[in-house]
Amino acid sequence: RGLHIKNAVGWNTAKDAYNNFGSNRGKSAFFNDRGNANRGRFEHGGFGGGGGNSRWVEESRDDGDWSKPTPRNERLEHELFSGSNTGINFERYDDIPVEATGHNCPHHIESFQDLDLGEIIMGNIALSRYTRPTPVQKYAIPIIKSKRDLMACAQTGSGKTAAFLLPILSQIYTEGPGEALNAAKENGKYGRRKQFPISLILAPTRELALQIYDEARKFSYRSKVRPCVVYGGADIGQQIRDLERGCHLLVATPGRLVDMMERGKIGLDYCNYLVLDEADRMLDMGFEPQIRRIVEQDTMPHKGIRHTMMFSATFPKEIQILARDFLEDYIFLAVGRVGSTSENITQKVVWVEESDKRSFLLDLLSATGKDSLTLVFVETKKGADALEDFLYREGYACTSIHGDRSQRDREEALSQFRSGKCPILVATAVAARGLDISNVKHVINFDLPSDIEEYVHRIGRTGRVGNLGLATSFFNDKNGNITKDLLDILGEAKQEIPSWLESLAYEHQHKSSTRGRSKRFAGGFGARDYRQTAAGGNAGGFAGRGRNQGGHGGARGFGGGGFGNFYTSDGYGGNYSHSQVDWWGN
DNA sequence: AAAAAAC
Repeated sequence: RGLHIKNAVGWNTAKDAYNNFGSNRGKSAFFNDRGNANRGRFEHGGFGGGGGNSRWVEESRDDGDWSKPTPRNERLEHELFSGSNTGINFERYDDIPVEATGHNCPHHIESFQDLDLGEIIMGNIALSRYTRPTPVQKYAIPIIKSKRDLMACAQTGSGKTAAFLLPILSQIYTEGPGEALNAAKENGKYGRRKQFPISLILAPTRELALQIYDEARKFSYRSKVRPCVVYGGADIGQQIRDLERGCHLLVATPGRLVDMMERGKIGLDYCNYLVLDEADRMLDMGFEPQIRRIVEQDTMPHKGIRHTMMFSATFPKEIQILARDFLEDYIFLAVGRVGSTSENITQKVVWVEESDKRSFLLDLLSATGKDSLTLVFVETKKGADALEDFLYREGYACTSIHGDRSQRDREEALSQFRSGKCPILVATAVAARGLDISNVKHVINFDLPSDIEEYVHRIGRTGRVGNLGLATSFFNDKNGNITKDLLDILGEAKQEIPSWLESLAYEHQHKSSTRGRSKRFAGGFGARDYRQTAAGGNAGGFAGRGRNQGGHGGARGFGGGGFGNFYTSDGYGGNYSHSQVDWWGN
């Protein structure tokens, strides 16, 4: 075996790798084959995953330059890069307005070559078939490369995962593991070692964490960086064993990460890069304590020392204020959409009484082509089960996803929906954010959500890959609280507004002191830097900063057609779901 | 009141 190890240092032959990597991750295989999925990384080919093996892996990473690519592995390369994700072709979208605000904002790039991202990253960009950076990447990459903190307001599907993974990994490759590696080595020789990831990415749902992890595997190909993912509902023993093989970049949902920290499996002492994806959700009432537990009440480097990045399609002012606790002198980035005439999501709101919803839904579904995907959102888990059951009895191939289903069932449902085997997915909020499902033609809000951010994220599941999207919402007198915000959204997106909705909004405004918004979101969810408003700036201690001190890029496209009423007194920005853009080029 | 997120 020793001989095998020595030989293996020269990396496995394609044949070895093939033999040792039997199970690809298709469908819901990930849950079952968690270990195999990671063993697929060629470093681990041929090893069962005991402590001794992971020592070998660790030591092999130890020496040498982290900036130099490790040898190719064709089997793995094929697995990582041949997927349906065909890269981003952005050539038609130079006119998307982006605004960067904050002190001394680094200049944006126009091409991946404009910055020294290093050999490994450039290779993986090529393998991913990315030709040019998307707008959020043009701005975020140099900001992150120059170690500035960042709050970025950009639609999912705009290439934001790569916008943080590329520069973070690039820097890890350039700078090497530093102290993190020594800490891991001192920790004990016989397995069960605490891992000290250099970068941590937190996401609000398990499926989203998985999706980010998949991207991380691509961009860490041929490097010494080993990405891992941990989330609830799956076997913790397998996740621990996977961590013990080495973990330099960790993607996690908060609860399972806290568990791992308390079990002594993860130490954040050397975690220099922190990303909160869907940051406004991560900082809302349900998640905030766990985020503070992870970021503030443990061993993570303080803000200003570590580097913190937040991404979301919505950023309510209240959340921006809260976010200051984690950020140091950050840049705020607002990424807009192509000119106001090219909305590719048609938003419809129809009045449907509760008792008529099912038959109305059947009408909609019968008018839908068989090969297009329809995502039906409901408010409750019970409602999701009941509706799935109903549709099933009506003869529709449908499935459902919600938090009371087993993790295995959740991943299976998502996979059947993605593949078109079940072209109708009934879902709760768990599927509203971040999931990249191509070819969703129709989003139906069977039940409207109670806050507008949720609405924005939900309808953003359609209109991707240049397809036209349709979003239909059932509205009745239970939805009074969202009336005003919905009206604003429809207006900004130049959508048809039913006259009854308009008069309802007017009535509601005079009935309700908070205009239907919860206190927490009283400031608007806007796509703008709250520091730029007089009130926000003063309240937040950022008084006296002029607008757009970053100095560049800001004025471009703003106040013009591109952002519509981006700077209305409400602070509602041009970054709603209709800002969903044909990022792929046709 | 309900969703999500650890066991």
